[in-house]
Amino acid sequence: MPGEHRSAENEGVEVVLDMLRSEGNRVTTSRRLLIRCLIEAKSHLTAEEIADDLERRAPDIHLSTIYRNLDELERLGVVSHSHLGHGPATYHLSTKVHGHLVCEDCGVAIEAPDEIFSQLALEIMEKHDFTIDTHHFAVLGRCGPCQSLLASTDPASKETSR
Amino acid sequence: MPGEHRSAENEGVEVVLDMLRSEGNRVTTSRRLLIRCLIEAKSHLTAEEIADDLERRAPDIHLSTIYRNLDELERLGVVSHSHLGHGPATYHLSTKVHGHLVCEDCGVAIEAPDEIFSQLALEIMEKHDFTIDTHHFAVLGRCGPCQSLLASTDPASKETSR
DNA sequence: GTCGATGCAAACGTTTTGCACACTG
DNA sequence: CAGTGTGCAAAACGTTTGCATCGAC
Repeated sequence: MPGEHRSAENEGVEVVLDMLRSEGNRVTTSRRLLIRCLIEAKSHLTAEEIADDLERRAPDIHLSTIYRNLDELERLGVVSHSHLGHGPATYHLSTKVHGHLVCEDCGVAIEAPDEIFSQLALEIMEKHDFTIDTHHFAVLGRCGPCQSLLASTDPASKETSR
Repeated sequence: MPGEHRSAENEGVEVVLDMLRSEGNRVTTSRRLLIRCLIEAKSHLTAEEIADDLERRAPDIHLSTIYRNLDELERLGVVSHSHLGHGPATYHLSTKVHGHLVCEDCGVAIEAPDEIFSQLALEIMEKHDFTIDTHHFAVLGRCGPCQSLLASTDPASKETSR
């Protein structure tokens, strides 16, 4: 059961709220709940999922408010969003940033430590003068189970990804 | 000036049309023009851009037809689409498949040879049992010019990516 | 003549925006 | 009480779909 007062979550919420205050932004119920939701979230959440979550505590928080607040928090650097496939974007705290490996078949999202990309980053920097950002878009592909399923079902794989 | 008859383009068009025929699909003007457009394209095209291009030769080809034909050609493995950022998807011949490095600031798309990803692919396969597909989504980041611009404009960079 | 492909319009899912009102500071 | 944040409705955007008609085979 999520904590009540003075929990680590509440502390984190306050830190972010202070950032908002110091930029002249106002602290509102929806913002408080949104930040708390993101801190407590174990996984990446779409705006819709956040809305569903917040609705349980405050029924009238509108999706557009969530989008606006997410944008605001993203401007502050507190929140990041990623595109894990064709559907909606997902949002999470920047402190939880990492790369993603997303299966094109089953949709599972594997979190990949940043180190795994460092060699690639270096090489791309040298050869293409380009600084990669491995967080914003997922690296798509196929997870082990789906890969073997594919191999057994359709040996002369015709490539149907979408 | 693009070639006329018996050009390499036309030959390629016919090859694809044969694939369509052999699957029981029909050969139509829009398909012929679409394939030709993709073969002649130097860069990745969005559905809209393709529509604009085809419109010059046949004014009545509807966007939905283009989407349907692109889907069809994708099923056949002739066409692939990629997501190069937040906007619409881009389409291109599968024979022209390669990775993309897309600048989040200026939007420039650098084409990256597949080899550059092979080390990463191997590592991810070993550590995460995951087969990456470096084509479908772009690798986002910042190109050299935008990176230095960023560094000079905003030394204590606050991270504003979208 | 059959059936697949098309044009059109309308729906879709996600995100953004314009406005009047509500609330924070 | 000033002005930011909000709910709501509607638009925007890229894409998909239903349907009657058209055209390839």
